[in-house]
Amino acid sequence: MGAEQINTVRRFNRTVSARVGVLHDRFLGRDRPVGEARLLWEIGEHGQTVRQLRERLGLDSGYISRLLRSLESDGLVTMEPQPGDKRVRTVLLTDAGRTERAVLDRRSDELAGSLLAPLNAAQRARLVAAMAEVDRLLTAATVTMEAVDPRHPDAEHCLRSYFTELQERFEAGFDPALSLLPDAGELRPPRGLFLVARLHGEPIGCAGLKLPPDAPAEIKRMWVARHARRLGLGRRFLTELEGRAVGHGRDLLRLDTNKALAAAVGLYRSCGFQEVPAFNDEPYAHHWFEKRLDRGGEWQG
Amino acid sequence: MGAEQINTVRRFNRTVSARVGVLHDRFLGRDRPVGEARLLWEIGEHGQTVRQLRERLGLDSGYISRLLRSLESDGLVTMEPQPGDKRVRTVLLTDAGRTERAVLDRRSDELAGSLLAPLNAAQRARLVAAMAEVDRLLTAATVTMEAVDPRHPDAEHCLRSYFTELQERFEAGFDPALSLLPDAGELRPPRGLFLVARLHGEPIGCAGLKLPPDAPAEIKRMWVARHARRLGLGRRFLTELEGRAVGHGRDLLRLDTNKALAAAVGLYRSCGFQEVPAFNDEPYAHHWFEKRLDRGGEWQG
DNA sequence: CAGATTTCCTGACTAAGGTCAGGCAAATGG
DNA sequence: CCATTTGCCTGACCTTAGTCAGGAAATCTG
Repeated sequence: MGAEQINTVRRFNRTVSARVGVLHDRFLGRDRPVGEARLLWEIGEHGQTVRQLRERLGLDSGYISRLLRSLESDGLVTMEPQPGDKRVRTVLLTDAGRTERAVLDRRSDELAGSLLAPLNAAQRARLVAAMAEVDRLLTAATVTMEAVDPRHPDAEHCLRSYFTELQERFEAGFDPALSLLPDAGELRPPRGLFLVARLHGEPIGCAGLKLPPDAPAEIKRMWVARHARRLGLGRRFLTELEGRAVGHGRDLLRLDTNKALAAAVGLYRSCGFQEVPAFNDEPYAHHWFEKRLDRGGEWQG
Repeated sequence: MGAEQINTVRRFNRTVSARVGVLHDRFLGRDRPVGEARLLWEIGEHGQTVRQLRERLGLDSGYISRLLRSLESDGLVTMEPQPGDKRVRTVLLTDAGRTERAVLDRRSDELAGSLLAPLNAAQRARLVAAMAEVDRLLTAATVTMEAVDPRHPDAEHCLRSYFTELQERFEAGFDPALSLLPDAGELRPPRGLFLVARLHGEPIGCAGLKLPPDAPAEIKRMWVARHARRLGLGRRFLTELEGRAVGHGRDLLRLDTNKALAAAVGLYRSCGFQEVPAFNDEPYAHHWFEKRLDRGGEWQG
């Protein structure tokens, strides 16, 4: 990345820390410590376990306990042991807590309004559009990708969501029993691998790579959660898998897909995959693609 | 502004506080308190007075004094009384201070890099462009406009800069003695007014309005500092002055300008000013404009 | 069932951030 | 030239944020 880009980002960081960051905290925590306000916010409508809060906010267990005690003594939250494991405690908002949270909500609106207020309509529209773009791309930059075992809870969560979505989108529904499904062993080293993408710890996408000893590498079960689309994750999965296939000495990558998944078909084409005749009997596939991998080259998604 | 806009801004605030705000502070202040790091940064190459630092950072006088004492005892800054007013003290970086500041500088680069790193080239370019836009518009939203006496130091600073620029840009230079210059009395209530635009307290633009009892209202000496252009300030000045003219019961606004100021001419046209025959003998004017003001209407810049 | 582990809580402690009242020296205004 | 104001500094004090070590209860493991 160029020095000019770095400078723009620096100017942005500076302006935004001053205009948004500081105000954000001051606004939110006007009559209570910022820590408590953030906590109150994170508890949300449906309650959270102490553990979840600790992970979200990245705070010390003792510290968070103290904050909760303070909110509790102000009558904003109640705590109750979780049925099933009485060590774990669930935090719930009381009515007063909900009211207080609504105040934070309103302040957040006010802050947003105060940023737009001095601008005219045309400037506002441009600012909002640019903010949406920054938000989208910074979010994309926060997504992590990690190889996990296909039996990992996050992996299974993604696979369930994937099958559910296929069922909804395929004209004739989707019955796993009829499909050529790789078993978990095929997507686990040494016979393959399975990637999970996460945003703030939540699984939001997956992709498997089969590395059969006697056939070309093959991409299976690529999926991205609905709310995480348009972040370039599909392209990033492909880039990542291509790199890993090359790392395993492969020079050909292939995949099959269904015509209902138009966006995916477009993605494969734009990433350099060529349509080829069917190379398997997958009943749910309408298109088969392959891409020759350049072993010495570079991959820029 | 719509609820959709507010929501986009809120999402932006949230993402950006988490990704930029927090990191910004942690990065900068890795081995010294954040307050000291920010202060060290603000002192800059050329030194600052204590007062300037206090205003920039919005901190208590006692607190800032203490921070300075701490930096001084670490050998990073020296303080010396200002010649002319020995109550005022100027803070200067020592060599050690400059070195330390360079470290902060490098960290700031690293942070910027870390935001871009996970993205591919196309995404990076889009993110940087959107950040520049957000930066520009948030900066624009931070500019304040205030009516001041034309003898106010900030007003005089703007006028000096204005004349200097005319001298550079007019083909034949600019000699104030030949021009029809309003004296300060004409740009001060009740015979007129004078606006100064400021960014972080620094004057960055001005515009005067003459309100002669026997002639139409007239705009004089509108100027925007070079580094503050493209923020929509010219348009904002015009909107503000139109509103004030209407407030004084006027229904016609006029102005003259020089052909060398092409951007200004374009601005006047796009804001609804019509070119008219010369209404004065200003030797430096090539264009004369007027705009009829709608007394009951709305002005959206 | 004994021992280890997990989950949350408590007490003790520290650093950082920040406010407030007053004080001294220099400058300013009658 | 005296009273007031300005600019900065100091001491006393407070809250918030955060860490660390250990402890009680529930749960898991062999």
